[in-house]
Amino acid sequence: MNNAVPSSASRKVTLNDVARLAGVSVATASKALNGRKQVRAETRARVVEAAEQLSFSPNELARSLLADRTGTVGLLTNDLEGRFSIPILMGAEDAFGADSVAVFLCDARGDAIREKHHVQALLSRRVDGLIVVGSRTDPRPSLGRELPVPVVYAYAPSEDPEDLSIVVDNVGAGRSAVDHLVSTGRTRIAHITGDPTYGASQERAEGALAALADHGLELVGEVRFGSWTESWGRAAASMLLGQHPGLDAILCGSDQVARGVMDALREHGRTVPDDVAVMGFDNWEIFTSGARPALTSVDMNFERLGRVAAQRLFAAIDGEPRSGVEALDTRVVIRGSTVPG
Amino acid sequence: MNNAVPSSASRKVTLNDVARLAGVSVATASKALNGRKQVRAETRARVVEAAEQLSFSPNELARSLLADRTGTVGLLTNDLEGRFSIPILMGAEDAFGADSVAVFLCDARGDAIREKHHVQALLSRRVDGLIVVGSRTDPRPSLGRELPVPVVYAYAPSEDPEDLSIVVDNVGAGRSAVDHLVSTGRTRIAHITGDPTYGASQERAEGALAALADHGLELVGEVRFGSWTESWGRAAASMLLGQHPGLDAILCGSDQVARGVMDALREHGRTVPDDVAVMGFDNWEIFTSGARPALTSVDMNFERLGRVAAQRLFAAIDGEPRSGVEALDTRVVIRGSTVPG
DNA sequence: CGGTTCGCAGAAAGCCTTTTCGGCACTTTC
DNA sequence: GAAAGTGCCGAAAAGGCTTTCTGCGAACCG
Repeated sequence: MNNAVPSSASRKVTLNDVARLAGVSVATASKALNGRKQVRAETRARVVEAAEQLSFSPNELARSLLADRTGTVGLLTNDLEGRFSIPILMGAEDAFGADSVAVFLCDARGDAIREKHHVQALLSRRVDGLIVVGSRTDPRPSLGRELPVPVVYAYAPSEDPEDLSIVVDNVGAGRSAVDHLVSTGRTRIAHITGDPTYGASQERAEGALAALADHGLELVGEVRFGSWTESWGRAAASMLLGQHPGLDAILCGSDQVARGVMDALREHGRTVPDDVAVMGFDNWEIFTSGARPALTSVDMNFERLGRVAAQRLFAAIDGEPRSGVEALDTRVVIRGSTVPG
Repeated sequence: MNNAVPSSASRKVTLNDVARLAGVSVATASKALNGRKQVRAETRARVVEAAEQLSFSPNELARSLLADRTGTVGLLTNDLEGRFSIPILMGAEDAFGADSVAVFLCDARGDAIREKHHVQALLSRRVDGLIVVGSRTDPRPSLGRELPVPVVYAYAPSEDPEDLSIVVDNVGAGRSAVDHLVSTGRTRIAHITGDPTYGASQERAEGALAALADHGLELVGEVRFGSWTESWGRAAASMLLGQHPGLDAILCGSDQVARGVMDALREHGRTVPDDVAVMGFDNWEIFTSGARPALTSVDMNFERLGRVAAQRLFAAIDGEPRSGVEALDTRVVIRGSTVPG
């Protein structure tokens, strides 16, 4: 039913064909093409030429079967549409270098059953390792210690400290945000953030409060939790301005919230940044660049997170496993919403 | 260097192990597990039990080697960070159903060399087919007719009409946008869109103009091309309001542009939608829902596009190839920016 | 010049699974 | 009771590649 249409071209040229054309055995052909040492230069040249002529490309399946290494890894995500998976995935793809490693992508959509299923499927395809990307920073259940391949958790750490997890340092992010605001002369800082059930909002707030304390300052009002939306930003900012008209900076839990906050400020006749400085988290370019003025934000370095995860996975595959949680630092990207000009 | 650390568990249990435990030959074990007909029920049960006990999972590599079908496809994208690839990818993942098919993801980043490279790598891993996702709607070079597996182009069509391409009907999208505006009573409609070098902006404008003509209307002013940014939307809208204060609707080339337009309208004291209706294209939720009021937009149905591409690829793999360009229709998602309430 | 080493090529085994085919022990049929 | 048919199981080949091991001629040594 399948071979009805032989697609088009040269269906499968094998090492056998190459060997025959070069007038050697498959063993010799294999050695020649793989740079093994026991082949005369002249013979090797003949084989290489034959291979090129037939545009031979070795069957990785057969090779993997033998080598017990497939050069594939599984990338298991839970939020394909999200802000996090994609840059992480790019970083990972980048680090793997495409030459040697191919990436299986699976989206479990937050469903544990589906996740198990995918893991099974990946294992039966004999991936060399797994990267698991969560959709929230909160710890997630481990895939277990009994897996036959190494696993690295990215963004969302595993609950099992024996696993290796690479995460963003959200506390540090909160600190550095406040440090930046203080360094630009702000002293009456408020904090409007998102969904309180997210670890990210709690940790960022925690870091912000700690940094304020270090500077001998206090937060203006309480931390305002809500949702990760512009409309929450607008609403919260309006309330805040009513209660604390003297504030000179609003730190926002995300760029979206910050956009809403800036809208509200404008409507209240406050100017940014002269009157009130605003900054966000995530450095999501489509939000930061569209803002007026452009929005200062803390970049979470997701691509680097992906790259590091990939590197750690490589290391583990090569027999250098680690465990524990590795937190990557963030960086403040300064734009017009906190410094004039 | 590798087996230094045997990771953790039961490295590789093969069919042989199962057969031995069940006291049968591998041939029988295979038949038993695959539901082949020539096995006594009692024997089959014994094998199944043995397999479970060892938590055996067949080596897909070996299986593929034999079957000449791997159950894998390559997804070659050129804009991983973008708005298009991800939903398409989700749709494809969805259609493939995860049970039977695994997806190799590659990002060529717009580089033809890298793309060739990835194709080679995928072919050597013996994928059953390829989906190529472009980053713009403009036609792109074909991968060629000589590939040993079927290829489906998604979003960006192939230049070769013999290839099969699945694209969005941007002309139709433009038409249906105008139809919607007219149906809500608008007659003085302007159009602010993005980068003129994009096929998408040209086609949407073309469709909009055609629909206006059908309704016996004319565009207010010229089509305003610019960039796909909020700031362009703001700037263009300000100019437009100065020149044509009587307009009652602005069709925007993207949701981002629409956001800028709405900002400008507010600053000019115009209300949306009572005074001026605004709508965008793409239905990018983070923009449409944050707008005040929520933004009416034309949804490009990217997920469906991905699903259809996957289905067509399946069909082609099963020997039912098609060719030509298949344009999928779009749908208007109505929100507060065009209808009050 | 006999014996040892060395360089290079090929035969064959192995990786894991599926499938074809032969064979064995029965049961059925006249 | 012999011939034909049935039901189940296993041996073996196949799929494409790598690797080990054997073998053979040439070069080297004394």
